[in-house]
Amino acid sequence: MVRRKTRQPSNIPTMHDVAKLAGVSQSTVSRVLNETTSPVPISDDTKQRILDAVEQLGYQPNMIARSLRTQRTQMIAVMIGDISNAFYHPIVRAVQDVAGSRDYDVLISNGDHVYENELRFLQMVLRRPVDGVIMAPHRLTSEDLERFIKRSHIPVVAVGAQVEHPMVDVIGGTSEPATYEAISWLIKEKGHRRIGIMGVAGDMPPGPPRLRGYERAMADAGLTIEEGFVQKVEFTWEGGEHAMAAYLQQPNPPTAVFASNSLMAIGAIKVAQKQGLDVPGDISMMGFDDIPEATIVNPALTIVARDLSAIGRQAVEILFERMDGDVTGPGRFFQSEWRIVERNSVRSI
Amino acid sequence: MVRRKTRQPSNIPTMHDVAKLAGVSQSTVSRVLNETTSPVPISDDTKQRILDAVEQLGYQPNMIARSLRTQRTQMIAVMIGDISNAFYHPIVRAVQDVAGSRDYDVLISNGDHVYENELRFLQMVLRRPVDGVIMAPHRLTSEDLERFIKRSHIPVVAVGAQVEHPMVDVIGGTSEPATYEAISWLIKEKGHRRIGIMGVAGDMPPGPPRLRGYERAMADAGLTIEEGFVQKVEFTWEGGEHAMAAYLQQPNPPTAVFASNSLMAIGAIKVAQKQGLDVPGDISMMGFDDIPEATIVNPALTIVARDLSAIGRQAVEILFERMDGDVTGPGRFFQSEWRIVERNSVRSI
DNA sequence: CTGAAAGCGCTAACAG
DNA sequence: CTGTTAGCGCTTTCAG
Repeated sequence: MVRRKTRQPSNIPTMHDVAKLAGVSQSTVSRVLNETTSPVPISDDTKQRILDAVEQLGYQPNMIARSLRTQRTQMIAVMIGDISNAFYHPIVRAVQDVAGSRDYDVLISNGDHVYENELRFLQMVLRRPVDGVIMAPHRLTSEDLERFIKRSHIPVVAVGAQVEHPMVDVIGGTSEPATYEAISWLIKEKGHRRIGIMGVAGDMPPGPPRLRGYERAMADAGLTIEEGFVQKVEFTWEGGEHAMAAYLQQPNPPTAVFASNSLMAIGAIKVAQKQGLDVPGDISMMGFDDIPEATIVNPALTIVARDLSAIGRQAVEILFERMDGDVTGPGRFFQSEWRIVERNSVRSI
Repeated sequence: MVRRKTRQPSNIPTMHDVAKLAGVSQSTVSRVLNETTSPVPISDDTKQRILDAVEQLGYQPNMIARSLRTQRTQMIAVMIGDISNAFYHPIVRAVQDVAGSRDYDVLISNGDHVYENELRFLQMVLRRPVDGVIMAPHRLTSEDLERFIKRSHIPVVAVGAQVEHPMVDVIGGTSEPATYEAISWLIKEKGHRRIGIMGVAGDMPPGPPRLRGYERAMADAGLTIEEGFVQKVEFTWEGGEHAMAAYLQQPNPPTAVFASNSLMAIGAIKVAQKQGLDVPGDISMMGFDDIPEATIVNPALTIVARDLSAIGRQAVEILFERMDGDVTGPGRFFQSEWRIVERNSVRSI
């Protein structure tokens, strides 16, 4: 005697329910529902019966079962660096839009510049595979990434971060040249000669390249980088506060400071103002990336701006190229455009 | 277009690989790895061999397969209203933290106040079940939610939104009383008598209750709501700009305006200042919710503040109560605390 | 044109 | 204490 295992009376219809209602086999239902991939012709009659049954039951394919079978998930994962950094918001939107138009779901995760979070993200993607990954790693080591890519074989696009891995496509690279241009602009157009930079503590991206751009610009202009000009702090509002506090304790602070991101620049401005200084009267501030806060703050922040939506769109498109198999081979590098947007936080000397 | 489907010789180890290496059966591996749920004792020897094999292969359980079998996913989905609204950032962090501590993964999605996005989210969760859902719906209709809950049977917590469904736990309800208190404060403590409110276009949450709180406070103080005092606009920076522009076109604008969220308040302040007005000298502004921008703007925004992290933590905890089966029955309602934080955007009359 | 059947990787009875 | 087995819901051969 054969004992049948009875399924819970869940009211979520399965393909089998559809098949029964339409009076066909379950595999025929599958064929109809995946018409695009199925090279088999099916009679209009059965097709219609099946579609009716789908409609009637409100059937939705179970993606988990499908994924197990196909080893593909129709899902991409995005890890942003810090949800509070508006830099990532247009990127997230663009990714959701483009992915959605291709019927891919998007799993967003927030790294928050915390190593454990970033690691947890990798682990999640390892245990719960997706078809592609876009990420802005800030704390992960090369070994972490190496191990991840070796294990997962999932296409990865890194944005706004210096990831050096032979298989990872990278969007970024603006840091060095854009910082160079910004510093040079402060020197040549605005007449500053004593310029500071607040960068990132440690060797975390995108600290080093922005620092290099600064150093190169200063050197090319024959200016010396005094002790204390380079402040390495966190990539956040608070980091900017600390850096500015440090500048203001110096006997002779710089006349202009370039912040590696605009949140830092705003934190810095607030501290300077709290100490009774005028920005840009007493000290000029310049930021990196155009976020809404840059025009909320007073004075409005002069910045290096990138087209964030474009970066987001490009990230998904690049990713899809690999997911579709249109591109194979070593990681590519895409440099985004930038321009200086002058507002009111920098004065001429 | 032919979709290529070459399944790589994936080197991702399966449980079977572990079993082979350890010289045991696959189910024994499963037992060891799920020790907590397994009531069966296992010899220390085999256990060690298995753990060694796991280590050696770097084995990670495949959650997709596990989910298919167990009908549980170890994942919760969060749909926030608008990724650019800092209101949601602490909530997201809290959710990620609490969920992470219980080894649940979190899928964040961004509704962006767009109906299609919100619908897409529901659809995603239907096709790709999760164990629980936290959401801040802004455009979904009651029928959308009804249909979703009926189909999915997934516990849902709604935050900061007026969802009326017998099975949905709701955190919120601050809108009416907090707005009442804020308006009353403007009247009694600050002496304003001609007060406007910028709320939400249509009947979208949390427009109506905030409007009701306003109306009740005005009525209780015996003040009349003049035509044009109530501006219904989008829940965004731009909405605030439009509302303020509308006020300033009036022959006799209000002396104080309460904005239904702080982003709107900031947009409004910027427009007023652009038109040469002084805030709060010419017009006082008050916002709802403490977001970083509220202290970036000048004057710093006087607001009604809630503890956003606490709301986030509470949301997950409530959700887990249902996921764990500790709570069943009709949807509960949780009212969060609030307080007025006075800064510089409101003056006494 | 359609059905039967073999799994995807895992868990959970059921049998030793 | 451990192995065998039956699926979870779906796609994809392989046979008609």
